[in-house]
Parts: sequence; C-alpha cells; structure tokens
Amino acid sequence: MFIQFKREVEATLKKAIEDAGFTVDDLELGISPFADLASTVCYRIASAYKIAPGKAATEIVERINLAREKFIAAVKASGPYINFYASNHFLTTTLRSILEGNLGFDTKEGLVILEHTSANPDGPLHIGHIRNTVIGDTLARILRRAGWQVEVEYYVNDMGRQAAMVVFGLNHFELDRSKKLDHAIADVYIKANRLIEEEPQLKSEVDELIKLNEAGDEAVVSRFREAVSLSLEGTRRSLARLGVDHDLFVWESDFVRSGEVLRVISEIKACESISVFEKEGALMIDLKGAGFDKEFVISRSDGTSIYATRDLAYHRWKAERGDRVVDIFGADHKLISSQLSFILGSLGVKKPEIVIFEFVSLPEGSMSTREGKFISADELIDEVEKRALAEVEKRRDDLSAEKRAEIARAVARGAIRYDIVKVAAEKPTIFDWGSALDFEKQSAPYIQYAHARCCSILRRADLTEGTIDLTSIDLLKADQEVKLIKMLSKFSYLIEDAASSLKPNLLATYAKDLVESFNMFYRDCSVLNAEPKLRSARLALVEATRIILSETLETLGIDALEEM
RNA sequence: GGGCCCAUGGCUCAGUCUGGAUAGAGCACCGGCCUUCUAAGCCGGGGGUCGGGGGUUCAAAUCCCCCUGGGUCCGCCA
Repeated sequence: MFIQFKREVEATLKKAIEDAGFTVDDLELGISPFADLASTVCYRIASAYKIAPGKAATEIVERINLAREKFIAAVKASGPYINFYASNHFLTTTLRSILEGNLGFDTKEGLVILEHTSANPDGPLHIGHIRNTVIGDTLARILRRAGWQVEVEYYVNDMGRQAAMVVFGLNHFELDRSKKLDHAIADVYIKANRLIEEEPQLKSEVDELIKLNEAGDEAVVSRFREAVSLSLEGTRRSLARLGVDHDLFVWESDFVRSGEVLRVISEIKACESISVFEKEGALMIDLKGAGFDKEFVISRSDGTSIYATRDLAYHRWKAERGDRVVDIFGADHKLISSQLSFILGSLGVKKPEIVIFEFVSLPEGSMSTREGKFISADELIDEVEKRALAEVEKRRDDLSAEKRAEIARAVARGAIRYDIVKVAAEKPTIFDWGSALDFEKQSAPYIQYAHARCCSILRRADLTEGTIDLTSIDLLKADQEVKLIKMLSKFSYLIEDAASSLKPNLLATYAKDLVESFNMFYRDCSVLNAEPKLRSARLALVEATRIILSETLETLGIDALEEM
C-alpha cells in the first residue's frame, strides 16, 4: 500500500510545485527518519530560483490542500525539507488489504527466463556455487512474487573440457558408487587432473574425447551423457535440500546437435557490423572497435566449437522465448558475458540482464574443485543441520523426534540461504563457519522465530471460523502498532524494488527490519490480555504480520515455521 | 601492463545506483529482563578521521580524479 501512498504524494507535490511557479524534473522523494516520505527538492529550487530553500518549502507547502487526499494526513515544511505523513485511513486500508489477500502488486505481462547455478558437472556444488544458486533462486521467487511469469533454467555444460576430463577419469579410475555420486565424480576428476599433470602426453586422449563428442560419435556421446548425468543427479539432490528447483535443464550439446551453433556462426559471418576473420584455422571476431582490446574466438582451429559460441546459441534461444532474460554469473564471467551481450546486440537479439556476484573464498585462499580445495554444499548443510538440531533439542523436548528434525532442516536451510542472500552480490566474501552457524539476530531463525510467535498468539487466541475482526482496527494508534503497520505496507514496494534492481539482499534487510518492528510491538503491546476491542484489533495486526512474514520468508525460500 | 569489482567500529555487514536533517545492525565485550502472548527474544553501555589524498557542491560514506591494499578477468578453458 506504500506504493499507492507514494503515488499520491508524488501527484500532490508535483501540483504544488507547479502552482508555486517552479519547474523541476525530479521530486526527490525518499524515506526519511523524520517523516513517511520527505522531499529535498527545495535545495534544487533554491539554487535555480535564487531564493532560500526554507522559503521555497513554505511556499510549496502553503499550496497543498489535503482535503481530497486519502492517504496523506499532514505535510510540513521542516526547514528546507517537505515532510509527508501517512493518514489513519492509510493504516486501516493497509491492514484491510493484507487481510483480504490484496498485497498491492501491479500485474505484469511476460515471461522471464532466469538461468542460475549451471555449474560444471565435475563434482558436487560447493559454497561458491550456492551463492549463485541462492541469489538466482531468490530472484526467481522475487520476480514471481512481483507478478512475472518465470522459467528457471540450468545450463548443463556437457561439451566442455571439464566434462571430458570426467569421462577421461572414468576411463582410468573406478567410480566409488558407495558415495553420493557427484562427490564420487569429483574424486575421479581430481585423480584425472593429477594423472594428466604427471603424464602430460595423455592430454591427447582428452582432446580426442572432445572431438569425438562434438562429431557425435555414438559411444563417446553416451559416455558423456552418462558421466554428466551422474554428477547432475547429485547436484539436483543438493539443490533440493536448499529448496531449489529448476523448471528446465538445458543441455549444451543439444545446440551443437541441432545445428544451432553452426547457424549462429553463419549469422555472425553474415552480420555486417561484426568483422570475422580466420587465424591459423580458428574463426575469430574483431571486437576492438567495440571497446574490447582482444579478438574473440568463435571456433577452434580443429573445427570444434567453444563454450562462448554454444552460449550464444543458447542465449538466442532464450531471447526468442522470453520477454526478459536474466543470468546469474560469477565475477570470472564478466568479460565474456559483456562480449556475449555485444555480439547478441549486433545480431539483433535481446540482450540478457546479467547479475554478477563476486567470489566466495576460504580463509586459506580460493576454492578449486580440480585441486579438491572446497567445502561442498552437502557438507555445509550437514553441519548446519546438526547444529540446528542441537538447538531444537535444547529447547523443545516436548516435540517428537521427527518434528524436531523437521524444524532443524527448515532452520538449517533458512540459515544458509539467509547468510548468503543478505550480502550484496558485488561483495567478495570469505566463508566463515561462525556466521554460517549463527542463529541469532541477522539470521533466518530470527525471522522464523517471529513468525512462530505470531502463530502461537493466534493459536492461543482460539479464534473460531473466520473471526479476524476488522471493525476496531482504527484503535491501533500506539507507536509500535503504527510503525509495524507502516513496515507491513512496504512489502510490495520492496519486492518491486528488488525485482527491478535485481538485488535480492534488499528483501533480506526488509525481513530483519520487519521483525524488529514486530518484536517492539510484541514487547510493548500485549495482544491476548488487551481489552476485547483492542484485543481483536491487535489480533488482526498479528494476522497481517504473519501473512507478510510468511510471504517474505516464502520469497526468500525459507520455511515459515509455525513453531520452533 | 590494461579492464572490472571490493575497502564503513576488534570481526562480519547495511547504507553508495538516485548526494541532503544525528553513519545503522549483528557477532564479540560489559550490565540488566523469563510468576506476563515461545529468552532462537528484549533493554542499556563502551567502541567509527566511512582505506589514503585531492576535487565538485550550499551539502560527500555516496559523484569525479590519483594512490594503496585485496579479488577477478584479459584469442582457440568454462
């Protein structure tokens, strides 16, 4: 409902500025600690019209008539600032809408194709990969919540050198089938790399595998499929443990087999704005004119395709089907993805919106699957679940073992996701067990706990059928009640913001702020022991809070537990 | 050598895009609150030249330039 309040303020302020005889192109409205919305536009007017900013503010405010405005209760000039305050009607409308299931989103037309994780099938997901996973999955949920139709895709890299190394490894070493298969594949992959290091002449075996795979040699192709599937099966199970599900797994090799890669190459050759040349048998694009200081290889001298070209084919396919294409890539893909965007643009194909996240490293340095230096996602989940179970057992010996394990799983999944999503994507991070295992304030359990408290109050209130009573919600005037309702009103505003800026960490911050507001209300305002009318008003507020908390948690991919 | 990202209390971060009214949290530390709706909670305290330097502006953590430190990438890897 905050969006509607802001629109009303914008219209009111715009008119008043015009009536006062000023012209500005930005209303400079923002959330302020001193008002519900504040404008700093008077500084601009002051310098443009050579008057004191405070005088401009007074003149503008004098021209505002609030008689017909529904959501603005007051507007005040405070020095150079113009402060707007929300009305009681705004508060009751907010509560009413939430309880009626209207969260105030604009409808959107269109399909977003979002790709995330897409890790090489050479081992299990590690804590670096799941930063991609959590950012991508949370964004998918945010976009869906904002009203977009979203298809989530995983690009399976089954044509590359890594996949070939795995196949080579399986030709030389036994796969330990007693292990989770992606972990067993990593063992083989690590051994394969070591073997090539010791006996470099064996590298030709790998090159041969790549060539035969590309040529479509049946036996080799099925070896690749089989090897990649083993790894991918493990990956999918890890993703499921994090509450992540892809709609579609798109195999890289399909674009080679279908001729799409060749088609892209011939389109590039035909494109007037791209200059293609041959060098030692390899096909290259000159990107110097486009601000890149290097050439860009689109096919190898032995005729095989490379990742970049296959990715072009994949992106063209996505662009044909989606209205928006969103990619989540690690920082190492920054250059290649901007080159990709440039070429797609030249071909007249819709460019992807790319979210780049910086790397996760270990205290002792960067991770490497090849060298076996990584903490796997499974290992992380196991540890956090163990710790969560210990916490549940400490405080809830009244619950059954199954129930406790269920809560521990939900707490662990949430703690991991929140710990990752709360940090802005562009920050490089160093993995820290202390922070991963922390279940206090800046963590998912803190938010889940507030939801469980709401549920507990509602359970004890012993409401009969549809008895959330809205008739007395205008009694909610205490400081903490008002603040909480205002926080609730901002949910859709935050989602829209996160959906357009593609910043999932905004929602994590909102969740924490919302819970803080609820905890203050919980501290100051007794619900169940209040006078009957106030009690039912507060119950309505608790129910509205529960709804928004549950929506927020769902959008973050965290289970909204009813008790913990 | 060049491109891009990051630098905010002892540690981990929010705020930077869109400059404004006292720079916010968490962890750790110190001190309080369970006969009151779940203490995974709440309250109070100490602790910050927002990496350094210059510039733009009435106003800079936020914009521009230079530097330092860390990360990452730079034609046949993905």
